[in-house]
Amino acid sequence: MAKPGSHTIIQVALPVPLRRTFDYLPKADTPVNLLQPGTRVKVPFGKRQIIGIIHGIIPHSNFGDDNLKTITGLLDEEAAIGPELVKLCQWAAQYYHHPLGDVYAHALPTLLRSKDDSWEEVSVRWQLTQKGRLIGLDQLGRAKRQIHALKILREHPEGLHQPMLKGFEVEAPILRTLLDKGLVDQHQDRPPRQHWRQDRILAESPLTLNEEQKHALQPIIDSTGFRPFLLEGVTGSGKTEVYLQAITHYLKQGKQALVLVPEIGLTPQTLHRFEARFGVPVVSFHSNLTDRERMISWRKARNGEAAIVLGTRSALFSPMENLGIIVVDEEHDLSYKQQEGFRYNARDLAIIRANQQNIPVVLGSATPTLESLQNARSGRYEHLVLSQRAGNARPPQFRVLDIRQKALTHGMAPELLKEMEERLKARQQVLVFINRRGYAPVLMCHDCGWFKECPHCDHRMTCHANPAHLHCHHCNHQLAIPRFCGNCKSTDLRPIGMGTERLEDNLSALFPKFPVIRIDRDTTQRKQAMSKHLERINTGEPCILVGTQMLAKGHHFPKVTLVAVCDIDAGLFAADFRATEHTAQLLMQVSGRAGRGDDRGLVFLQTHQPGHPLLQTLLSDGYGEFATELTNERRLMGMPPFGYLALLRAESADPRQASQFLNQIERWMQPAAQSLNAEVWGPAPALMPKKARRFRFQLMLRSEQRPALQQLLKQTVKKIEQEAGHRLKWSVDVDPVTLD
DNA sequence: GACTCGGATACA
DNA sequence: GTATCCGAGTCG
Repeated sequence: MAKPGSHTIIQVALPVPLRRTFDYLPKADTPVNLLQPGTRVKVPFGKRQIIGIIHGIIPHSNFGDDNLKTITGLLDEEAAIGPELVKLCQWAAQYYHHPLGDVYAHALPTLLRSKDDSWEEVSVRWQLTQKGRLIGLDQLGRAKRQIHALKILREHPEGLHQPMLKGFEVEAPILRTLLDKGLVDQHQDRPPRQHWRQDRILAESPLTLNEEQKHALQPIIDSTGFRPFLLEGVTGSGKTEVYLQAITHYLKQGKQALVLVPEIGLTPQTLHRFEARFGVPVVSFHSNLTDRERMISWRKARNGEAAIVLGTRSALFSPMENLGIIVVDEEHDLSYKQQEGFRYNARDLAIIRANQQNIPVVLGSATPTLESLQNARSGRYEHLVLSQRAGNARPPQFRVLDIRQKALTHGMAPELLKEMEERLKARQQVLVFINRRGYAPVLMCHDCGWFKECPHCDHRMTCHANPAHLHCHHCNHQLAIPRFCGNCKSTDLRPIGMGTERLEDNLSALFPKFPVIRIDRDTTQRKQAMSKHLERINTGEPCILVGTQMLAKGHHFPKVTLVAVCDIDAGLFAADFRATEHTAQLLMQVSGRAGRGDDRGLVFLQTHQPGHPLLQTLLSDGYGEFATELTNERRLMGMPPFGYLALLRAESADPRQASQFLNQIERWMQPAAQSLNAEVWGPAPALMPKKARRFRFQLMLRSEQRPALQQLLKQTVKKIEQEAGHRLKWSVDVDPVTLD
């Protein structure tokens, strides 16, 4: 084996918030061929020992070869992060201006980040030593079990694995004893990698595709090499069936598939649908897995035991031995963007990964983002459209309810209540959507207008009834319900406005004969709670579903024929420039819950803005036309997809610190920004200026050219790291999806 | 991010 | 004189 020469220096990326690598010397006995990028190493770092990733091998260190420490040890025989993922991580670290070591950490299951264990499966094989082969059995005296073990092993000169030995009733402690006596020794074997079997890919027959679906499928399975697709299909048009058949095609070539779904989209039903269709192993990454289970799934993906990996955002970093296709379902979903730390967008990185690995990638949605639509329009993505609902389902009918000056009962117009009653009596189900958890958004003093604000955030406390308390939805701070007004000491405190809890109560009172099922974060926290609710709903009994956007995503309620959206107005006027887009997407999704069965669905929208032009367009001409109009607005504003954004955020306990810091950065950036044809706006307080006791400010960077923005960010981040570094908490958000 | 170091302050 | 808190700097 080759020995490292004196010119071998290892660059190591460490999981610390520092955008640079650290140089180390290899141990003298380390075979050079094991020093591959992506390999885990344990290194001394200050007084600690931490696990890092080999970034590269160089002949000399700028730090001075004599100043280097020696690594403590190599942890992998084969790089834990393979070459494809190394490349992807490097790209992502650069693009998102995030420390490489931390990016690598996202590509590893927790166990491999913190433990020295090998990621490879090892099974221990016990074999007789020379001494064990020659020793007379009588020399073991009365140790019957040891004699037994020795006899067994003599019948198997090539050794036996631990589970086999157990079958022969040789237990681990006996082997230990024999080991201590030097009669046996153990070998670490790597079980042969079991690639999934190609002879039984399908466990059930595929559905018959309609013409549109066939047209969508064909280019996906015809593609050789990198090709991005936008599959735009209205709710119920059978996108999933297209994914399934496209995946089947690549599985038949012996390749694997990676499927990303939104956070709440990874329900047991989704997984079951895949498992029911395919006879080959599907592994999934969801939040309920233990570290050990995660590690096992990761390994199966990595060595090709799994044919399909199904998971949320972080599954994008799954190692796949032979990846053939990536699918990103509901590509518009915000959960693909990580909102703290390493702020990557898994949908965008899916495109990058597909490009690097030269494979097709399918982004699917009923309501694609303006970015993806623009990419489709410009020809960067191939646009595939499914415009018809499969089967005989018809699109829902919309009815805008002008609630200006109208007497409402519990926030609902009489027409709506009447319609609800009729549907329930006809043994149908009704879904009421309200995007506010809790009992009421505010508890207000009727005498003076006072209400309790969160002591840590710039936000009112939400009133909850069961259990009764005030709750800050931004920092999770909780307080008892106050008995008096904090201002005038009046005891007349009243809940104002409507939340899911209150609506549940009110509807139960109005429709005592029908059960009301509330679905929000508070009622689904406990494990299995969601599936219990779903089971109940799927019995088909007439009932009222009340819930937040959790209800809107992914679930199929065949008996729901009426959807009511209590208040769409808030979403039309939010400060975030993407709010209208998100509201429309949500609205389309909620309405998609109506009438997926045989009965045509009806969607009621209550609003004070019946004439809102975008709402009009959305309802009369559909999402596509709506998106076109919104895109034109964005073009005029130079906002995405026509301009590129980045946010530089800073927060501190002392409000001056963060704003001064950003002020300084802004002054420093201005000249560079001008020469790069980029703009810097701010600093301005964040949309929520105080959150969890910290004051938050942000700078917005904009440019019409991505490279200019990247260049500016690169210089800025370098400058900050050199000078202002750790005085406060700051972060870069490239392509932010929300401005808060 | 985890840790140490050094200076400033608090305390008996 | 010693304990302790905080900000700054370092990590190869």
